[in-house]
This record gives sequence, C-alpha cells and structure tokens, in this order.
Amino acid sequence: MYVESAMSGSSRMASVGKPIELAPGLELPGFSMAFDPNEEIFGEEEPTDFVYKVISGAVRTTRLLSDGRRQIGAFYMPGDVFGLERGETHRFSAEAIAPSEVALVRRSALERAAERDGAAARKLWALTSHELEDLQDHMLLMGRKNAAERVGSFLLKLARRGASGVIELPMSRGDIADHLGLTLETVSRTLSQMARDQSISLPSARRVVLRNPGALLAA
Amino acid sequence: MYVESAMSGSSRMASVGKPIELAPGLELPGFSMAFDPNEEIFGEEEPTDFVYKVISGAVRTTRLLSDGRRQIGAFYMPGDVFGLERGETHRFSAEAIAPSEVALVRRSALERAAERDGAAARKLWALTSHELEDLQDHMLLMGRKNAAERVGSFLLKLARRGASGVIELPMSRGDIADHLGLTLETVSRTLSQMARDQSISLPSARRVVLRNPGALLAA
DNA sequence: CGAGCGTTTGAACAGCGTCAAAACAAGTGG
DNA sequence: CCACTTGTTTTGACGCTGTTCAAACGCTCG
Repeated sequence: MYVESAMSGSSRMASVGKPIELAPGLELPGFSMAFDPNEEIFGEEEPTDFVYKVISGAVRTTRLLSDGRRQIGAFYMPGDVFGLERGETHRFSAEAIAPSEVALVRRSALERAAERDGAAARKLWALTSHELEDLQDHMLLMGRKNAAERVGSFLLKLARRGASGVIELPMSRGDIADHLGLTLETVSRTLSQMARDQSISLPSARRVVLRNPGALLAA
Repeated sequence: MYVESAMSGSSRMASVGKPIELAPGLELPGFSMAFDPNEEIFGEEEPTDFVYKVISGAVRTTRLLSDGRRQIGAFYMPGDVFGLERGETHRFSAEAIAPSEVALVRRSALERAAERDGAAARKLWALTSHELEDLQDHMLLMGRKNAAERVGSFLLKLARRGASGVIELPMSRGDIADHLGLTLETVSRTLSQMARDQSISLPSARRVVLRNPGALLAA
C-alpha cells in the first residue's frame, strides 16, 4: 500500500500527533497504524516519506528478483526502527508478519530535527550504523556458514533479545529460509536435527527452547 | 599493524597535514601512507582511530571465522572511503591488495567537524548509508543467486565504475571467491565458461572484457 | 632458466535443493 | 462436537550445483 493515499480518513490510524521514541532521547511526533499478517507496509520503489517503528507484532523487509526469488533483509520486533533510508525511494518492501501495530514518523520531521539538533542527527546515524553492523554479520553468515550454522546463529540472535530461554517465532519456515539463504525444507530439517541432538527442543513449530546453546555456535 | 605505534618516525608517512577530501565538499586534514600487497592497514578489534581513503591501488576488508573461513566485505578502489565505523573498535580488518597509497584522517577530527557543521555530519551519514545499500545488494546476491549470477553481478559492478569496457582485476580468484561466497575454483570455472560463451573475453587472468553484458545480468 | 605463486582443469563427492506426499494445526460451518 | 478446508510443517527420495582434492599449466621475477 501507499500510505499517503491511505491516510486521510482511514479508520486504521489509531492516533495522530502522538510522540514516538525513535531512539533513546529522540522523540518525534507521529501516529500509528495496524496491519494484518502479510499486509504490505511499504513497497519497493515507493517514496521514503516515513520512518517506522514496530510497536507490537513483527515485520519483515523483503527484496525480490524478477523470477520471484526472495531475500528477507531483516526481521523487526517491537521497539525496532525500520524504513530509514537516505534515498528518495525504498529499496525493500516491508510487510507485517503477525498482526502488528506500527508507528510512523514523517521523514521531513526527522530531517528538521537533525538539522536543528546535532545529537538527534547522531542518533539517526547510529541507527543506520547499527543496521550496517547487523548486515555485516549476516554477510558472513550467508557467505561462509553451512545450514546448521546459519540456523544456529539465527536462533542465538533471537534468543539474545528475548530475555527468557524460550523463543517465539512469529515468522514461517519459508521466511526464515529466505532470510538465511536456504530453502524452507532445509530449515525444517535442520531444526528437527537440532531437536534430535538435544541442542534445542520444539514444543511447537513456532516455539524453540535452547537446551545447549553452545552446540549452535559457529565461530 | 597498529598505526598509532607505527606513526612516529615512520618513513612510510608520505606527508602530514595534507587536506583529504572524504566526500564532495568535506575536506579534513590528514596524511597518507604506502602499503605493500597483503599488508594489513588495520586489524579486527583495533581501535577506530582513523578513517581511510584509497588514493591509489586497492584495498579489501575481511572477516574471519575461527576455523579460517574468510569473508571479504568489500573491495575499495581509488576515491573510496573505508574504515568508517561508529563503534570503538573495527569489526573487519583491512589489507592492501596491490601496492597502495592510503590517506588517513583522525576520527577525532571527523567528529569535531560533524559537531560544528551539520552538512559535514550529513555527508558522513551518507557514506555509511551508501555502504549499507551496497551491502543490501550483496546480501541478495549471496542469499539467492547462483555462481554465474554472482560472478556476473560482480563484473557488472566493477564495469560500472571503470569507464572503459576493460576491467582490471587487482584481486585474486581467491579474493573474489571470499567476497562472493564461493570457492576460487568455482570462480575460475565460471569465468572460463563465460569466455567460452562469448559473454566475456579474458586477455589475461587479471583482465576482463565484457562482450555481452546482458548475458551476465541476473534480475 | 628455474622457483614460486596464481590459475586452470579434472574427477569424485557431498550438501543442499527439488519434487512429492504425508502429517499437523487452526479455523469454518454443519 | 465433528467433518472439512486451507495453509504450514515435516519427512522422504533423488539429483544438481558447487566443493574438495589433486594435478598440470603459465606468469613473473630473481
């Protein structure tokens, strides 16, 4: 969808002018919207009019090759900011994975804040920088790790944000596969194998408990 | 090597206090150094005291897994800035590929400039942002493209910067492989195949001429 | 001319992908 | 409450792409 056209009169806008905290100490006026699973939040090539933050639910950013092959750039969980780009148009599309509430801040508001306030500018740079660091880790994963190492690294990364030892997976096997550069069958097989090895347990398909995190470690 | 310790009295410092143009309209005082092929410019975990710019030659940034598997993050050609990170220590090491001259600018000088001048801060953000975009393309390449598509994309990207149709490769097959997530044998075989198909010609191992760029295109 | 790398090529192998089917979970309507 | 539908996950059998191991080739530079 294209937000500009959906904005006026949409019943899905939860509120307007609410302060949104994009980073610690960086609050800007914005509003929030609700999205259903698989609903597009913004599309590739659309203008970068907004910056987004996940309030609840989960979001994926995706990129497609002309023949349909898909790469998921990242998953965003509550508190994460996404869609911050310097160019005029998005290079990824973003979709809700689960029912999600997403906060939107106008890019123009952001730019004015960065103009006025050096500290705000630095915080925005930090957001981009952090995304870059994540991607650098991911590049090593995709370039040089095997299937078990990829899935293991993915689980460990998820575990790091969730405080408890139980990981709730909002995304499907196919989403994980398209994020890790594998097929959904390989992801499923790898998880089954890890469960057989007692490295994890799988109380249900979307729930993982780490039993032996060390066994998932690669480098 | 660790520059701080090598700086005083080094005969390799070509000059001091020279103005270095990190981005169009962003000049900062710095100095330049010469590096031999395979010589380390900075190491993983070293403090991020400098930002670097290739004057001549070529540079690679690399990351290692504990068992020696290597991922090359990017190749930097004359005019490119590298080593700009927000954290206190580098997440990659950098080595010269060919005999190279590299300009160094103190990070502290950079930070003072960004503090004073909003435009300078924005240019630094743009550098990080551009690196992020490159990496996003690379992620799609590594996650979803086959060997021929990876090598093809790599050649097309190199061709885009060199104005002429002839590409000079400063890096080895092994370097290309570690950048694309392949083995050096696969890179070599793929290039040979492309030459057989008349998509390229290989006047020498380190020189590629694009004969049919369209055939290299993937998506 | 010979030594030492880097590159090319070959043959066998393995990891992951593809295709297919069955099992499972969740929601819907009778 | 159960039968049915739909989408997701698991599992199996097989094949291909890219890796591994190995040898030959060809630059480049003493």
